[in-house]
Amino acid sequence: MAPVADPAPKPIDWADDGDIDDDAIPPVTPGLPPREERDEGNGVKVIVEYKFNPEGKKVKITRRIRRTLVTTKVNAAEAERKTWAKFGQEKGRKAGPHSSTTTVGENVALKFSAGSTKKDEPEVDEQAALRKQLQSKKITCRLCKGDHFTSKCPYRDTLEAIPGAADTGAEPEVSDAIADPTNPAVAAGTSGAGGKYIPPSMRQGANRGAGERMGGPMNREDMPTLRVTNLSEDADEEDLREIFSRYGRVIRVYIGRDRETGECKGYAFVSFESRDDADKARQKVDGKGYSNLILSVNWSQPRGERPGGA
DNA sequence: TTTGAGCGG
Repeated sequence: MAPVADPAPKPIDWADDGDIDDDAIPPVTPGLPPREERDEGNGVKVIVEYKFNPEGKKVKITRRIRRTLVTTKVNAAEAERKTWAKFGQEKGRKAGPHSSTTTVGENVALKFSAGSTKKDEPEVDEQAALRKQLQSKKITCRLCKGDHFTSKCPYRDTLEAIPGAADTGAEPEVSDAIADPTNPAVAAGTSGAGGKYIPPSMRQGANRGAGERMGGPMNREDMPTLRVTNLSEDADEEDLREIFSRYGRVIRVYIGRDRETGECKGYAFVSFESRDDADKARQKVDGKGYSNLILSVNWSQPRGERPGGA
């Protein structure tokens, strides 16, 4: 018996593979003629397949696939534009962009490839370099010059209240500047070197102690806040406020929600005016049922003091 | 199960 010689290896065509894999059409079914393909010319390909329909009858499926590119017309117009004579600053130059007048944008395209090819590597490198350039943009705190955002500055409370601290950084001798009436910063008065308005209570020399005691600017981290967990997904602020305001004045109710669906993620924060009230509420509401669930109430640890808290 | 959004630069 002479072994049957392999047919000449066909060039791999991923499109053909895809057809077989994607569709629910079996490649070759016993009792059915094999699939046929032929070119009709004009970019039209005809695929004839046979299969059994649900009733068990043999059916012939003929598909005509036109390979005409949608972009053909666009490209024609583009090609035509490329023949135009240049004008303006580009006048007289040969075809194609010139670096002195034109920035060539990146052509973003999705590519399919089985593996990495040498051809792709330079592009990847370019992008990586660009990203690196962006990342190396330095972040400097306007207050203390540390490498964090101003809002994250650990000395914010202190430095923000000092006019000029932000832009001048560490000025060596403040007393010299004050003694010199010709110094523009001094001549500008108490509104700060940058010309930015500073409320009188915040100006240098103002007695800030009283303001602070009078319940001046109090930020979220200072408020006695409870974390409520085990909430049902349809919990809302209204209900929580109602539950908690029995024990004292509730300043804020925040419900953690899914950004897309808006559904409660199961926890909330309730801030009270007074720590005592908050503590009372914490003890009373903890373990209380709400919407078929048993609430759990604890002190919230402010975001900034939590590891990983943004 | 369970610790908030967003803004810069």
